[in-house]
Amino acid sequence: MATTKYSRQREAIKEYLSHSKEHPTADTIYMDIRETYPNISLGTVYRNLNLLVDKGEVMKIIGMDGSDRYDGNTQHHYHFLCNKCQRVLDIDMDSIDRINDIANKNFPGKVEGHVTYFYGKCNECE
Amino acid sequence: MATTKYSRQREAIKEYLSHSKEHPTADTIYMDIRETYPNISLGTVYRNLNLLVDKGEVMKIIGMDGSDRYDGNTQHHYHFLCNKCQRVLDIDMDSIDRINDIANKNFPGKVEGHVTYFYGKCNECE
DNA sequence: GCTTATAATAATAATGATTATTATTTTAAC
DNA sequence: GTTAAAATAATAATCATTATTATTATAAGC
Repeated sequence: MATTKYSRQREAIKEYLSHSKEHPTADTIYMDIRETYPNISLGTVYRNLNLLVDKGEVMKIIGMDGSDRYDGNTQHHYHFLCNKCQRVLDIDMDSIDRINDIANKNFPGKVEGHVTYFYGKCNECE
Repeated sequence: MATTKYSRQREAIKEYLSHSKEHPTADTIYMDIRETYPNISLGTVYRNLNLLVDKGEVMKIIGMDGSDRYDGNTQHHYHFLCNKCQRVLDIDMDSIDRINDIANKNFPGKVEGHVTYFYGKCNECE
């Protein structure tokens, strides 16, 4: 795959993710985009999601239940996983990068970053 | 399943995990325990791992590649995921629970805890 | 120690998410 | 417009995990 050609399906996926706040799974994206493109294939959704993740235009989040979810916002931000409704929500707080330094002091290899998920109950489930 | 009966297979899994520092996958555990119990079944390994996780005797770690790994040490400690060899290693550092408070101040629901993975290159891969 | 009820097992089938294959269709350069 | 390369839809294949079921092991009561 030398050059990347335009595809309306990929555009639809980008468009969809840029407006979604739901951190959807590949299957959810597939189901929803089928409303506009009735014969888009699930394989196409997966392939384009991986492509967009590789290009850094989309972020993949692995939930604590192991499910892959996608986020159109690639700016660094924290995620909250609700133990009850299993939704993934955003937390708007400053990055705590200094914990990388703490980790580096206590580890022989090279710590380049960290991934933190918060969990608990969202306000709707409380 | 009212009461839990003894099984030598489950004991072997506990024993194995209590000595392992490798954070093995279910399949690795299966392969290794087959040396001593040649006809243990992979289903038995999975069932007992889930049982031990439910009882809190074993910890399940979901790696960034989505693979499930198991840890016999249930004391809180941080994990490091090597981007190159995909191994999961321990980092010996104090818990940074105060970030839960920071998150709680910035989130409408109830933050009960967090999971943090560090990543980068381990000293063998550097 | 023997009987009996129940849990655990081994073997295997089933499931679910993701990736690979392939013939056909789109895209975009010439 | 032609043409080569990339993307697609449909489908098959893969991989990890869970479910099913007939058989075996455990442990309690006699």
